[in-house]
Amino acid sequence: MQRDTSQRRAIRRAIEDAGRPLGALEVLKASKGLAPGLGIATVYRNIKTLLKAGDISEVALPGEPPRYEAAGKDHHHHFRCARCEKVYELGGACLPDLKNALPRGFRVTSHEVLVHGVCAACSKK
Amino acid sequence: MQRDTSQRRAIRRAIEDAGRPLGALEVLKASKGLAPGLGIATVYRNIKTLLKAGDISEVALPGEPPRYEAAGKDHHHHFRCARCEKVYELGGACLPDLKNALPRGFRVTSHEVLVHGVCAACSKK
DNA sequence: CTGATAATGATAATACAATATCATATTAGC
DNA sequence: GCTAATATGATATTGTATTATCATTATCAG
Repeated sequence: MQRDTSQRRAIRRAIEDAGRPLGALEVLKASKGLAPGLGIATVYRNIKTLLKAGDISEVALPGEPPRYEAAGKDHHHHFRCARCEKVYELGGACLPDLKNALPRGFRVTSHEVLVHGVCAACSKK
Repeated sequence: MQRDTSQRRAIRRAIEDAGRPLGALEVLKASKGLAPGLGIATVYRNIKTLLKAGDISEVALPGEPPRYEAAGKDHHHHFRCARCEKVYELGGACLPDLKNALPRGFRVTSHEVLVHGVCAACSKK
């Protein structure tokens, strides 16, 4: 049976409160407050557990390890800051006429958009 | 000085003629016709060379190694078939009003779209 | 044609994220 | 509180893509 450990609580909490997708190391760092001494193996283990439980979902990124965000959000896309390398959540604005761009016979199941740029915090510096 | 070898010609040719982005192993396979005995190390070396020369460009994909396509194409996006795992090039159709979706202070430099689905060839089977 | 040297192929080495191992600690049903 | 079983932390191991090594081959300027 699944146990309720302080580490697991801290990890779930960190991801849910982040407001943006976190990588494994970011999760580790963000969870250290609530769970001092937390190890990276536990982070990976619990990410897997939380994924299976449907509590969080994976954000796959080109060329780098996946990040994780709270599950159940509305359809949205992501923004990656080239400076700090943080990934932010973008609301709304989606693709218009995908069908027109598709070759005949191709079926679409999903899509993802990644916007590159510099975030507000990094722009100031 | 840069030499003109049959291997390099074969590799450039394979990428330019593919019509879709190829991964390193796909490049190897596609180049074997023109350059029998070609080794994977040479493929990687020449991909690097061709990238620096601006002859090809990299297509980064979430969770898998990059593919490479001929450089200088118009802005476009990509489609990945879940069955055969090939990546295809999509023309036209782009994002509408990105600005509205952006938080204040964020600057955009580029974006990429990846469409997931099943290609025509795999749909038939 | 020939020599200097860039390029190649086979394979060892590297880099890195993620997983497995294992001794110890923690949880929760009784 | 006690005990069986899950969870943890430290670290070794794995898996995979890419790069380095090095002896040999091929290119091309003169």
